[in-house]
Amino acid sequence: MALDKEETSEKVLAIAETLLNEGGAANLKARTIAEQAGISVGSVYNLFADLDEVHRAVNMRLLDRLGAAGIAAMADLERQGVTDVQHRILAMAAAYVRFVEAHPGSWPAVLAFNRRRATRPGPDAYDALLDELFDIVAGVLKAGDFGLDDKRRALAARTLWSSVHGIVTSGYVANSDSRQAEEIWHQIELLVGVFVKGLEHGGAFAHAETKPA
Amino acid sequence: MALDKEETSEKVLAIAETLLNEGGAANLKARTIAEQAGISVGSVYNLFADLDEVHRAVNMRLLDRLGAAGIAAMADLERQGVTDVQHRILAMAAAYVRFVEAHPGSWPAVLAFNRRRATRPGPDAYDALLDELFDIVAGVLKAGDFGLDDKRRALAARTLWSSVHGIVTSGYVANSDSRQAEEIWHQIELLVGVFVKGLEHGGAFAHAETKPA
DNA sequence: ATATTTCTTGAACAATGTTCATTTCCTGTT
DNA sequence: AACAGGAAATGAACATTGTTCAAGAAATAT
Repeated sequence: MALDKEETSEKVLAIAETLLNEGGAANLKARTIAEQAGISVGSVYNLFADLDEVHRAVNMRLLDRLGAAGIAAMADLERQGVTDVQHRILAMAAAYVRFVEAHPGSWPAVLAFNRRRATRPGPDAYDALLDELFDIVAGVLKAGDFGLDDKRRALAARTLWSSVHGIVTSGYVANSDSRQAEEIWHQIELLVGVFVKGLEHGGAFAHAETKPA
Repeated sequence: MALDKEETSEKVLAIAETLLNEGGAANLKARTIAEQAGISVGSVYNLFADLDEVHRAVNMRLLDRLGAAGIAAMADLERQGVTDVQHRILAMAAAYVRFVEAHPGSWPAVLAFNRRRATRPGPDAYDALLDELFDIVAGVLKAGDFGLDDKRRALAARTLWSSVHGIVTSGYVANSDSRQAEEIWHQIELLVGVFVKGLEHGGAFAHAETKPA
């Protein structure tokens, strides 16, 4: 006999990831997976309930790797004795950007897929990973000596990282590769620089009383 | 007879928008449209090349309305004599948030669809609208007296608005409605406050490479 | 009134997700 | 070694979709 159930699943996921990376969600077809994995269509459905579950599993692998990359980047800085807040945030953002660039096809699919999930109940592994990233950012912010209590620091971390996320994903709707990469990085540098300076000067407390209806 | 070609197209788009809003891209089916519009399947393909074009047209309508809402919000402030930069940016963000909340199903579809388009060449109407929004933000920033040249001000506008976008879209992957809306708004207030304070104190020029104090 | 052009139709085709009765394969028992 | 029972794999079959196109209907021009 050849492969374990576990090994076959891994093979299927690797193939699925390639397919997603090459052509997005529309390129993930049961028959293509079966053919490339050397199994039958039915066997795919033996391993996974449906294609959605395959997609979900691929996304989780990607997200895990992203989390690992973020943590590794932090560990590197730790080892080098870098404590500057701006440097550390920028390093995390750089890790994020590198990761997205390394998965040009599947990253959009991750985002698109995760939006579909919005109807479902309760937090899941995706939220858990996001919280993990937020916690890392919050930890970095704690090192900088802004006058923030825990709650406000957590809010600042979520705000900052969601902003980075927005810059990266907005940037990637356009096409020209290297010029776009530069633009994204300029925006991130500007954001982080302004954000840190703003926190230093108490901008987090400056409210204008305008709320939406 | 009854309806003009133009009118029928409008009817189809209205139906398509409802379908997208209710069930996302997967809910946009040729036969459903045909049935609800009282025409045949083939006639849909007479009016539009394929379903992608229908989706694109719906998105354009939405984006146009979003642009109009943004401009209207600005005009309101103008009429009220509000010139404060923070107030004005927050008002634009509020208009954006309101718009997204009003289209819970189709807004994700707009974003997802626009990502698929990434392979295509050259800028299109979507980029044009985005530039329009960026220009409005840049205009608001010009009123504030930060020491920014045109180029850097444009960069700041893109950065700020992409960040708002990121906060809004990140916020909407989670589920609890009213608490989530509050969280989004807190993040936006924090971002805008910090951003403005940061610009006032020259944070736009503080680079990590040039080692701050 | 007739001819020509234009539009509309819905049946037909191809591609796809998914199911399930059948077959094949493995494992433990005699 | 032979066999029984269950687990896994199979791929044909079904349902649903996007898309096309030959035939007919309607409108328009001559």
